[in-house]
Amino acid sequence: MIFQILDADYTYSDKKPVVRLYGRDGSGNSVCCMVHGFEPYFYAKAPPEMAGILQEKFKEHIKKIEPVLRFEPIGYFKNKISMLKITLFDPKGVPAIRDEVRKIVGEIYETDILFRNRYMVDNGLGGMGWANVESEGTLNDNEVLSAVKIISKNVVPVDILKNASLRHLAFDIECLPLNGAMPVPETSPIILMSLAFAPEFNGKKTIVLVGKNTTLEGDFESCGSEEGMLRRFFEIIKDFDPDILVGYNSNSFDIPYVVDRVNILNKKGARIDSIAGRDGRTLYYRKIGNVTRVSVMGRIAVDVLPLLRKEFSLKQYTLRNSAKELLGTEKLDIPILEMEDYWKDNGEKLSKFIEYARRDSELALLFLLKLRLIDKYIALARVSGTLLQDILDGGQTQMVENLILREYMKHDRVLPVRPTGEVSGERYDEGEELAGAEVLPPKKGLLENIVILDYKSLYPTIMMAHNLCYTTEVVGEMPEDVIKAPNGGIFVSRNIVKGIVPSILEDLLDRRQQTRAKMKTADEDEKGVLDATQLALKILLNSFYGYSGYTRARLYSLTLAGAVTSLGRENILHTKDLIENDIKEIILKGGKVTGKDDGIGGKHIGLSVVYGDTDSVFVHLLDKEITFDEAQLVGNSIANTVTESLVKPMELVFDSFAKRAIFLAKKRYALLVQEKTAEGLKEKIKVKGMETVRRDWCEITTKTIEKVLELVLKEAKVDDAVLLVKNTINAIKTIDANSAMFEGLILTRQYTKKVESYKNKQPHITVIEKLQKRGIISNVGDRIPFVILAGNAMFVERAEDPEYVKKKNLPIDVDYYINKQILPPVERILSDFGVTREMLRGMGERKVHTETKQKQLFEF
DNA sequence: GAGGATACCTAG
DNA sequence: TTAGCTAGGTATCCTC
Repeated sequence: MIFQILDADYTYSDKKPVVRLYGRDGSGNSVCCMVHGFEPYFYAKAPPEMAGILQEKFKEHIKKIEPVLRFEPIGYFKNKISMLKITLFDPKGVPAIRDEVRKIVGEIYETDILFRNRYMVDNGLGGMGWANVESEGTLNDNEVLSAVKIISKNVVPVDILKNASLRHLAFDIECLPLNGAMPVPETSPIILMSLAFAPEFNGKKTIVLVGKNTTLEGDFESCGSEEGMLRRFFEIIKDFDPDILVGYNSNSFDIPYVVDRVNILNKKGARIDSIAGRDGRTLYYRKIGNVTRVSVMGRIAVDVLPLLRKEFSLKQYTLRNSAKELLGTEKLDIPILEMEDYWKDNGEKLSKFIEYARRDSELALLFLLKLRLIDKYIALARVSGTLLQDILDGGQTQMVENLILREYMKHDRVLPVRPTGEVSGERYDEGEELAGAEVLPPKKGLLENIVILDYKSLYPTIMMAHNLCYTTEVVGEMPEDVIKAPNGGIFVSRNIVKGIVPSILEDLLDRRQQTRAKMKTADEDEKGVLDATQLALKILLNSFYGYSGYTRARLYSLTLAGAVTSLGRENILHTKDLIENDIKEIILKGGKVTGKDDGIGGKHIGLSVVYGDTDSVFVHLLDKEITFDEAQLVGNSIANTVTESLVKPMELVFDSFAKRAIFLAKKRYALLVQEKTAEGLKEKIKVKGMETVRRDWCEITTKTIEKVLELVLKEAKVDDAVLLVKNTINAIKTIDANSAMFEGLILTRQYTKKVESYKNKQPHITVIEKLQKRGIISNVGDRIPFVILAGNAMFVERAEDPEYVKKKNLPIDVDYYINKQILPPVERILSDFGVTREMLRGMGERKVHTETKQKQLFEF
């Protein structure tokens, strides 16, 4: 039988551990496969003669000890050293004895790799990977909810591109707020539960459960009571058997709320069997710090909200705003204060309430399916071998470590344990800091004809080119053939030994190229999977550098991370030098790049690097008339020449051509990019770092700056831009809370940490405090909208919730918007054209005429 | 009024 | 016991 692995855990049979793999097969059955015979183990740095002592001391836990030879985790070593591979009876034995073993032997390894992960890594299996099982019988375990239950000793990975069709259940709860206060499980019951299915469940796309009896008729299920509704909810989970449980903010709110309510009701004598996991366990959550973590064994709990936060840059992530921005859908709404009214009703109001609830679960499902939110994560799981839930909950660390562990094993290297809080603290305090990338100072102002070149996957290719790895880092005596990085790091060359990380990167890079090649001939279905796969490969390629400089990584190496960045800095400076002082100019003749200047004409194009950030160079072509084709020729020519001077696989490529560009500062610029499309040459504006792409400026600012940039870059109409700004300022002067333009004044900022931890007052924090007094709670991570009110108080004190301002018709500080939101950003752009603040305010004429200024700018 | 500290968000 | 990395600009408040 072949199935795709969704999740894994372990249980016991005859006191022996049994790994359970949960998944779905090609014909749509949910599968649980019990694997017997795998045993937990870890390593200890100790000579063979220690084996007897340890065996004797921990005989209840240790099954056997084998003397083995292994490499230590970090450093280039000629020889392996003596270690002990300690095999235990029970996975729980590892945490039970590891601290004491460490005290005896000094160093232990791989003691904190979860048993299910250890099993998968050792057997070449991984999250969302396909597995082939030879069934040795079926299991009669009523606890396990999977449709097919089999027993096996031998599970092998199978390479299948497509994914099994998964079953999705989206849900959302509505709680009854008491007197308009935020609902808490202690007092506020759940009154409605809405569910949406893909594929359909018994012919239904949605079901709304109502936690009371009602005379109302319609498309919903009356459950008599909250208890009855919750029972029905868990019954549906069991019957529909979803692989993916989706919600909006569900892992932080809905699921914990349901768990808490079930506990409260059961304490009062209710009998709600809240089984949700395929292992037969009840729904539960854990609180780690201020983050709740939900796991539903055998299924994937997907909270759409954090995924949207990662994927899309929005000003607000309320369900209402996300649905509007990303799906173009309106959310239905009922004012919190009227909810009780709607709920008590048995007519039209209740009916509305039900439809409002229904929409919320539908939206959660729509986000997941329409935006294909988890495709990327599924691909990441497959490529890295990590369980899908771990990737959704965690970050890059697990994926990188998973890949490294698999390769370390093959090379007889052991992995350290994850550092404790203290160790990672020490790593910070050692004084040395990781220096990052080089940013070349931009030539400020307006420029024409700029070719943008960038390095493909710079950091990974640096690691490959220079054999930078934990396993090549020189820690002892100096070998003959080494690479010295500018940060002082020394690594053995690949002639001596090829690093494990560079090998992994090469493999990822190869697979990415192959995947992209396959996309060209694939059908639409396959294309989607392949595209997600190539994206996942790119993400993983770029994760290794960050991981190496992460103080909490098992394999933290400031030397390695610093070698990467120092070589990166050296490289971009070298690239600039090469272009300006070596290549100097490109000669075009007959639509081609001419190698040598033969003295008989041709178009000589001088080159000047005007900006660069980390892995890019912006080359100003010193000629007024440049076509796109010429720019491309020049760009490719420079890229080729530079690439030839580099160690493979480092590669500089032509990225784009900007007809005009305006540079304000490092990381702040706008380009008028020319692109070739099927319909011919297209122009579009690309903005980086400026107010139009920042979420902490109001819409009036972003819109104004967008228009100013458009006028300046596309048409060089500086006077029109000035006029536009003047008009905007005049319009702002008359705005009040009831104006149509009011929405344009709303600023948002993220509430990033607990209120107490702020050393300085912040406008959005004062709003949070004001809202709290009105019974509205904000959560860390929320983006808080606010406007600035008129008055004599300090700026931060005058921030206020826009809804409240509208309701109370409070006066707006129009001067703030003119002087702080419009004038400074506009001035930064237009000052270079001789525009002053006074002119923008309407007090004075610009001295330098547009054309004159243009001429000056474009003289060489 | 300059300059530092804090906070936020973005580039890469 | 959550969490890839650094560089850099801008606004505001605080200290001198």
